[in-house]
Amino acid sequence: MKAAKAADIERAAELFHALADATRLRIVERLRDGEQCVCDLTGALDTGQSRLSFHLRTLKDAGILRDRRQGRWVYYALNPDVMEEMAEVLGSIRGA
Amino acid sequence: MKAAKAADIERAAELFHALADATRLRIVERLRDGEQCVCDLTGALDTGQSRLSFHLRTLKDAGILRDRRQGRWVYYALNPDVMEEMAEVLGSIRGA
DNA sequence: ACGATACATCAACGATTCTTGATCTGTCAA
DNA sequence: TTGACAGATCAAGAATCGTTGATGTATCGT
Repeated sequence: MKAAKAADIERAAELFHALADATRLRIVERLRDGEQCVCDLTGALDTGQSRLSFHLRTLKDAGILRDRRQGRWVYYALNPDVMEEMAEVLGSIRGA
Repeated sequence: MKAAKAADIERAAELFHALADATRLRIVERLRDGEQCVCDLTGALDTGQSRLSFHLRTLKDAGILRDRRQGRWVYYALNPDVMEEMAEVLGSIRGA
């Protein structure tokens, strides 16, 4: 188990911060089953459009989500790469 | 993979929040190798006493650390239970 | 008892984050 | 074109968080 570099720590903090909010966790939970457009999420999460957009951006900026425009709709999905990254981060936090 | 209950989500957000800070992650990293007293951490992390105490409390309040007073010193260590909890949380976030 | 040491807590302030409502952009249908 | 819809972005205020320095509390050595 190697020591974490400063950049790793900053990155881990960024990831954790993005997940440190109940609304964002609900978004992630909903996306486990696959891509959804913002309109679906708005209905499912019962939240204002602006608020939802803010949290989606927070997750996207952290690399947790990716988005894809299709016609009038934008679809969000979990980024598989970051899931692996999370697992690594968790491993490095876990005690020996 | 069952759906997360509201309480689970709040708890996960609490855990992630506690880890969403570089100073706190450095503390956790140092404690991977076992218990340390605050004085050791102060030296190792090169941070003010008050600041360190604040972050230790944040981690402890989230259940990530436990503390133990011994004479003049207070020792902090990772809470093994919460490590398992983190792994579960991660599993529930991870896509199918 | 007294001073020193280890740490917690408090109060005040700045910084960051979140929410809300308004406005802007892009896409489609008529 | 025009209007409607999906969504992003912006601006302002509220709330939360982190930092700093000062003070409080417990324990120890003398």
